Amino acid sequence: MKNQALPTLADVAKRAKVSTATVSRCLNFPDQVSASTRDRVMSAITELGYTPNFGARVLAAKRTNTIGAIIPTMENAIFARGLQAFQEELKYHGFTLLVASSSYREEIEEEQIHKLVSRGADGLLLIGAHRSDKIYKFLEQRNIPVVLSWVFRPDLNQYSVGFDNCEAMKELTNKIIDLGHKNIAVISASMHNNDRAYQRVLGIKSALKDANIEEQSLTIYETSYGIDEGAEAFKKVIKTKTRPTVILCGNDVLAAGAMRQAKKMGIRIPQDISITGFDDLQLASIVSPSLTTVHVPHRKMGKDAAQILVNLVTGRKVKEKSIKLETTLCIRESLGPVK
Amino acid sequence: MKNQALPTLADVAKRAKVSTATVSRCLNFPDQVSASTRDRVMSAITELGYTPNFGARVLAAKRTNTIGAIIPTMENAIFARGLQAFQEELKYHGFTLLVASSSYREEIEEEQIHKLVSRGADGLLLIGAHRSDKIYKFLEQRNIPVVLSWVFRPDLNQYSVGFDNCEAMKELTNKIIDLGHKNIAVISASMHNNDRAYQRVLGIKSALKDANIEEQSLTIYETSYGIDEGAEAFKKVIKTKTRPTVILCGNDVLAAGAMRQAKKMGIRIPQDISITGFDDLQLASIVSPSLTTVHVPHRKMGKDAAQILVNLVTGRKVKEKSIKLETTLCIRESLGPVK
DNA sequence: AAAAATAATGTAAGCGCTTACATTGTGCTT
DNA sequence: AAGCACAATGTAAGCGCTTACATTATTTTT
Repeated sequence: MKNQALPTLADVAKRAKVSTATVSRCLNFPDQVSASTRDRVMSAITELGYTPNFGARVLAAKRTNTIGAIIPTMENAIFARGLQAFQEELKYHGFTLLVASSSYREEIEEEQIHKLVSRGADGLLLIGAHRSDKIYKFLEQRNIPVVLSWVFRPDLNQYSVGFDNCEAMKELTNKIIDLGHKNIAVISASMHNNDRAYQRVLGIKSALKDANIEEQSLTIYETSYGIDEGAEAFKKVIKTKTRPTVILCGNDVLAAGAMRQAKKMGIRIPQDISITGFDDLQLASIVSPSLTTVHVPHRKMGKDAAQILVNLVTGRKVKEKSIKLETTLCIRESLGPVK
Repeated sequence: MKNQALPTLADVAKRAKVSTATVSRCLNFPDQVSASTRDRVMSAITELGYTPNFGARVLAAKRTNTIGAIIPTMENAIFARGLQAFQEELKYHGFTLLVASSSYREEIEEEQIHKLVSRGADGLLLIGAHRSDKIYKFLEQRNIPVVLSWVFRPDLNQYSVGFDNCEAMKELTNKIIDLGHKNIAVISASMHNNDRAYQRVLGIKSALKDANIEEQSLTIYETSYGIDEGAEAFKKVIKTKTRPTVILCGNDVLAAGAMRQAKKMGIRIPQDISITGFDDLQLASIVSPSLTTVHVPHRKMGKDAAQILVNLVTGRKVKEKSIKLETTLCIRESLGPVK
């Protein structure tokens, strides 16, 4: 029903008795206009309730000052904190953020990339590195800068700011091995098109190898993301013939689900079984026992990514292609020594 | 640096040896074009890596099929689930969602409203009812349908889908009074420009009044949103001369913070003090003791809001201006009888 | 087989804005 | 007071698309 004629630049111009060019300048370069006309134009704008038509502006000026971000999910807090920091930094530089989510689905992500590009995003923030060559080529052809986050991948020809998922998980696993655990289970997000999940599991395997623990003592259960999925996975994993003494979860949400299920089944943490997470979401310190996990520098990652992106889209040069951030182990109550 | 000439409709047309109109029709009304030309056009599109320029399209066609939503925060899960359902329903009807966040700040919300409108949002989803007349007038003048959610306000001349915050909290408070509590404290989000928080506190007061409990036995502590803020508030509230036997928190996040702090101080829940929340986020059933709270029908609210909005922007009529959803009490471990 | 109806395509105007360039106005200098 | 520099404003083209209308090709009807 939006068929009522909205005020346009021309309406404002007529009302203020100036040309459209002057109105446009008032909006974009106020100091090129004399104070008196500026006042006149400004009041015409408020009287008419005028808002510039973004589409028209982009079409004419060919710059949007918009950055797009596509995150796998908005359903939980994982990406929220980083995104918030990202947004704040963008805003500081005069950019607007457009957010979309992919539901962890590659084809939806591609669709969203196209959508954001067609909406004029000057640059894009993406999570992880796993995606088709086709889409990377598309973005390159369009000359749209991309920054990957949540991964540190100097091996790729892409800008990235993140941490080494493999190394981080390896560090945690080492700690676990130190505590005497040999019988280890993993609840991971689907690794198929999720390089972060894949790298994390890789880290576990690598630690086991270094400690000369056979891989067959490692049960891996893949599931999709969510509390309930974590709980469900726990049920399955706990039933394996040699019950694990520790369950490494690919992230805190899965861990929280596993913990809930353990409680429900009367299995004590960490006395009967240890559980660990990854990400250090707020919930990790709220659940009880508090969750041992890997702390990820969410805010720093978001902020750094924003800065790189701003530099890229404004044509400034960026020193490093890949920035590596450090993760830290958060040893809390949910992890204990093996009995 | 986005200065490379991108392929346009005209380029595609030339390559496929048809007119621009035909290309446009291929994209928008494929069945008006013969199969052979359609194939030719489509391959030209892929070869060129063409993506339509959204701005130009909007400018020419005057419809965006885009709905905007402004939520107070993305930092935690409160609005996430509802938003997800909202988005799914919109997508089903062929609409795209644009999300922005206001950080619970009225002036930022206004800014975001303007931004979304100028970007061509056909309709808007807003949270709560509290905002200036000016902005409501602006939207009305622009003929942009608005749906409010998280509130049920048949008293306003706005579409809304939500629940009665006052009533819901009153119900919970009644339950608490039944359990013998008289000494009640409240940790609420700032009520200043948050009608939901305000209504919830109102519900508490109303229940107390009905039970003939004097209002001065009610300590209210206002704080901003967050786990840490909840914890901090707990410290303060616990120190009042007559220690409350129950703390009603305005939402689950504040409650989670309060619980964390209680544990830290060795105060047992619910033996020493009861704590309740509101919203029934996932964390409510994960913390231990599990949190007594008010369940909010997040997904239904999101879906209903989307349907109304789609009807409104497509000019169909909508039966009811306000839809009232029911909340339910979730009595869990964190609430016990007064000793 | 010609006429009529219909399908497929083309032509060109115009959406609301920015901006290069042209014009006019103002205050200095001499 | 004429001449000049510079500030303020205006003129008009064009950004990439959609769509009303015009034209041409194809099918159906008689």
